[in-house]
Amino acid sequence: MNASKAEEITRILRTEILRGQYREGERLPSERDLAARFEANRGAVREAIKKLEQLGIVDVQAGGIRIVAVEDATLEVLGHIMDLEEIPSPTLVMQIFEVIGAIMAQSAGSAIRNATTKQITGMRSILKKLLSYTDRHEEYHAEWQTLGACFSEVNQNLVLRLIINGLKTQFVERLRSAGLHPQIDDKKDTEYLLAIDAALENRDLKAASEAIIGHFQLLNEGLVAALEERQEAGVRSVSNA
Amino acid sequence: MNASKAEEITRILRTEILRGQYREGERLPSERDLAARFEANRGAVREAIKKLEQLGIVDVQAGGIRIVAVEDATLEVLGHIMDLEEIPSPTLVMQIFEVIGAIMAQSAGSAIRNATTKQITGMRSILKKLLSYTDRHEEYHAEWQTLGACFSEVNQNLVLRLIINGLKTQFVERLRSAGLHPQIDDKKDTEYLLAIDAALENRDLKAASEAIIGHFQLLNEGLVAALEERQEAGVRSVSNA
DNA sequence: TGCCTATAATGGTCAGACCATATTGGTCAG
DNA sequence: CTGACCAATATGGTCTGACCATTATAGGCA
Repeated sequence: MNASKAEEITRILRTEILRGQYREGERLPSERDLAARFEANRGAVREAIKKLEQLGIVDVQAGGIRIVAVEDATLEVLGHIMDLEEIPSPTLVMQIFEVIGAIMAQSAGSAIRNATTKQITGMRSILKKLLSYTDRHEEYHAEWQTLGACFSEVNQNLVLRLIINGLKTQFVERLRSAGLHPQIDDKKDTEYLLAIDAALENRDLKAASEAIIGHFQLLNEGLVAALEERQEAGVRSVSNA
Repeated sequence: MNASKAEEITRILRTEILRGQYREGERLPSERDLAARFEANRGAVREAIKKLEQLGIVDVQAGGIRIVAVEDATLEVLGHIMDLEEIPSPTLVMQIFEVIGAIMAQSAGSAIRNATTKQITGMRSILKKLLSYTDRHEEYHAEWQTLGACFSEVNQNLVLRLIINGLKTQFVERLRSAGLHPQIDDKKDTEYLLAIDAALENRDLKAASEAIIGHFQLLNEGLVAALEERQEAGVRSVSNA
């Protein structure tokens, strides 16, 4: 057993809830019943439920634990939703990258507004690296992370940074650990990178935003394509069995 | 005692941590010590710490509980940071509204792309109400909430919706419950509202985004002005004492 | 039929204990 | 004197069993 008992219980319950095994507003079995079911102590069950409550998918009050609608949950549930399926749903991935693009664009714009000349130079040197990495995924990805961190550091916007953190840990890491690498059109992407570089040079907020959104759209398309390819492969292997 | 003991402990510890009473990486007192200090049971302390862990401000492992840098925390800490001071920091408010504007713009754009003609009509009727409410803050605010919910419903982007939820519960509610109402330039805002309406009619994503960002910038400025005014009032009352 | 009270059920807290692991301080070899 | 190694200690994770305050609910009363 690698995980603690409470984590195990959390995992099972969240899966059941997110799969829709309970209806919204319905009551979960009592802590004592759950303890009996999982052959665990009530304390462990309480910890597990505490986690679910913090995820925003249950509402615990004296008298019973009730299921909450997913739309009223926390950003953190998304990671758990992704864990439900081996392959993330393309729809979800699209939604995620739409948001990441918008947030990064905002982050970049805000950074450009506040950056010193030196900082601009620093960002542009990262872009230079990115332009030379287009065929090496690992380095390319790592350098984008650096660029994002650079934006956050310059714009000093804690809110943006926290949202990006959340999205990163919830999705980006998961997608990569699932071995999903987008196939992107290097030529088009190079254009976007050059546009970002030029926007940085001219401190053109709007142009930077647009180019970044473009880049992430490209990434999005590449990722969804990779996903669908894998889905088909999965279906094929199933029908062969 | 209105809150549970665990919540009380959470409140105290998070205040201490967020105020920087412990250094990053430093160890928190052990669960047993904390239980002794708060005259509570270790179980209650554990629940409190569980919450802090979920907030992302501590990292609990066998051997000790360590403090984590704020920048690596969750979006949820922001609400707690706001609770630290009676009056939210203008800087933070500015950052928040920058993000809210960007997210809402994205949400609107995504909604416009997917909306049926009927849904567009629905949104425009909300805008019509907004235009007639410019002098009644409560209704105006409520109607904006409706519009936001409408966007979320149409674009079906769960990620966007969850982020908006988070921002709303973390800030918007707090600002309102603190009695902070922005003084906005009705004339300028009317222009933005009309622009949004026109953008909806023509399904012009870019125009809609820009107008929404404009509206929230206006809101932002008005709110910051109200904040600074209150800050000065606070200083005055202190110096009078 | 509808309200209201008494009972049962549930979450919140508590005390004390054991286990596996991380930390820590001391010891010993180099 | 330094560094590696090892044992004692501290810490988090879990468990048992209990009591309290609040909520749900069923049964009785008007």
